[in-house]
Amino acid sequence: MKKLPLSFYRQTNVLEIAKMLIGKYLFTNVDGNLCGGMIAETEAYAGVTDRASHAYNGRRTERTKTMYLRGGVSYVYFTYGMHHLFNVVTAGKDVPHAVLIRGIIPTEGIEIQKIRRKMPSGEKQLTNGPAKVCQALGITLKHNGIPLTGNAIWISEEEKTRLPEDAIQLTTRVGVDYAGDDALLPYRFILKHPDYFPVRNRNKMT
DNA sequence: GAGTAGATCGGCT
DNA sequence: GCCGATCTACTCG
Repeated sequence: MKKLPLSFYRQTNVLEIAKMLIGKYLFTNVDGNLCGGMIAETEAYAGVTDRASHAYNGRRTERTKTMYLRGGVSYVYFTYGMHHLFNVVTAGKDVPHAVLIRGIIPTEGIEIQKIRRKMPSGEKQLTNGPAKVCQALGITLKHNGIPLTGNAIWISEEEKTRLPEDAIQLTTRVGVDYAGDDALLPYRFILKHPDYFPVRNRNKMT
């Protein structure tokens, strides 16, 4: 396993990065507990022109300023009064592209993840959603804006592994109905794997 | 299996 | 004052 370098995150095509992140391994070391898993689902958020993005139309607030940092840091935000969501910031400074990590297949620290999720035996439901991933891995606002090359959150890859093109399903993003036509963009990447169970897209657009 | 209400609060208009 | 890049539990069938 080899930690991804900053150059990986600083590429300019956020869709390519979202696709390449599938099959890589996300790890956290929180409270001395090493946890992680294979990334199985991502969504790309393409900056100021993407109506689904928090940074649409150049919106820059206390919350979204993290997205404008140089690629290679985390963007964690709090929503629905109870959930955290974790994103990978990509591209260069002042280019607010990001990839939402929507799901993983746990491989490390599984017992800790079950305890954090209060799910002693819920294999299929443990980390198949962005808020579930954060809860299982212990990711909170304390991790907002920190480098992904450090020792709290990082992403690694196995050397000499490349997924075949047909191992990834491409579809529309979840929960972005407010984005108009941009809700129809195929920016969601899902690993086809017997141990991963993506949630249904509740997109209400006709 | 499908559909929906309720939780709960920070960010934004 | 409204609502969200969500999740769970509960209903109905």
